[in-house]
Amino acid sequence: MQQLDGRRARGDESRRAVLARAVDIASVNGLEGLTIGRLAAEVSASKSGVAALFGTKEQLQLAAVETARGIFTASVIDPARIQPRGLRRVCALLRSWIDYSAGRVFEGGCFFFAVSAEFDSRPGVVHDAILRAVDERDAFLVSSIGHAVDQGELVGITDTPQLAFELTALIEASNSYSLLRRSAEPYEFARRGIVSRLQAYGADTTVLAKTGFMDPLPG
Amino acid sequence: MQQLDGRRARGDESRRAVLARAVDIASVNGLEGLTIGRLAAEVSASKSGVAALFGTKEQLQLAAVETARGIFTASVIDPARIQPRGLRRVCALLRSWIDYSAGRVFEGGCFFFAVSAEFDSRPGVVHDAILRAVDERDAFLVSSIGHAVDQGELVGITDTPQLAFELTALIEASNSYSLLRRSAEPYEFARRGIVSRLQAYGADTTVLAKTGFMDPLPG
DNA sequence: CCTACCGATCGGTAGG
DNA sequence: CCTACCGATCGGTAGG
Repeated sequence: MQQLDGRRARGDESRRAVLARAVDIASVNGLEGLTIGRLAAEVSASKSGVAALFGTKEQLQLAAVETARGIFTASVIDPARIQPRGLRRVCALLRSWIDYSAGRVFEGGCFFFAVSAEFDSRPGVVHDAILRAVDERDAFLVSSIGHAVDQGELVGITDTPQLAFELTALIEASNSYSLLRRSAEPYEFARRGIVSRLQAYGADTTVLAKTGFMDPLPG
Repeated sequence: MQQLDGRRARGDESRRAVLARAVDIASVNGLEGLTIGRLAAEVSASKSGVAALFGTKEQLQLAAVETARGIFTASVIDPARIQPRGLRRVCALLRSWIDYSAGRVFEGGCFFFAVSAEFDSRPGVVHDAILRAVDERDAFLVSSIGHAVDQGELVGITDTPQLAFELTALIEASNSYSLLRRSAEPYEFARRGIVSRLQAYGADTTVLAKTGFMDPLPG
């Protein structure tokens, strides 16, 4: 029993180590550019060893998406969830999202930006898994804004999904431009755009300032 | 001489036909997913025939970027350029840009969105060529906004690149979401966001209406 | 422009 | 988990 547990624990640990490298490779080279042979070499394992851990390349891709989802949740969603519902949570979410992109939690910037662009016009289970993860993220932003509206911290909003779309667009564009131009300046554009949008709906400047949105970002 | 011209014309025509297919494949599968063998099969040529036309895969990728740049210019920039400088040109540009994405001028949506995401964190001449094309596009938007400001058609703008960034972000996000969700609704989000931004700077509603920005997009 | 070929790498499997 | 192997495809070239 202890032997079995030991073996299972070793197997899980192998998977974890392989997937930790896999999501970084995929964020740079895409989920198609993530090859079993290269992945194996980088974690000093045999190709068939890695292949056996996942079965098929598609299952490796799905496991990578799931791993990335967990990392995104831990880096972006969880820091927002510990804030009280309302404007503070919205600001915390947007701030941790920018920091996650700017801090290169994944080597190639936001994992979901990279693989969404890669699979956006292809059918299949990998596309579907990416879409589910993105939908979950977007739903959290929409509901967070909804709480702020309910509490009267944002006024005059007639279309919450519209605002969520605009805020998401600013962050994704800053991720893309920062990577392409190797510059941190685009995050400053995103920050200013976010402040404009939120102030247009009467957001309390004190709350924005507390989340660091009123001052230029470092770097 | 007529024979030589005939041969040269045939060679140019071959290149054109191959590149026309290449940019569509790349918009869906990326410039790495664009393989010489598949491309040859799709245009009913031999692999070595296609290879000989370009020399190396990297040169094929560069030729594809250049071809896509020409198609983008013809589809998006030229229709704006025939409008007089000022707000009308800005609106025409944003409108033809959305139509180009929504109309799937490239099979996989905006070519430059797809390949920017693919090469954003990789070094090399292909990255550099993509960046130059994107920079040229962005510079045209910035200067178009600048004319509208100079003519007093947009007032209170303190940071033109900031506005250009926000408008670009809206269009690129609508391209991405439309492809990923197989829906035209994201373009409606982009349209509303653009109208909000321009109206905040006092844009004449009549001009916005003439460009079709005041009514929901068809489809 | 073609056929025919090169070595390398792809995803995947047999057998242990 | 490994070695050893499969057929297919990759980018590229020789020779015509």
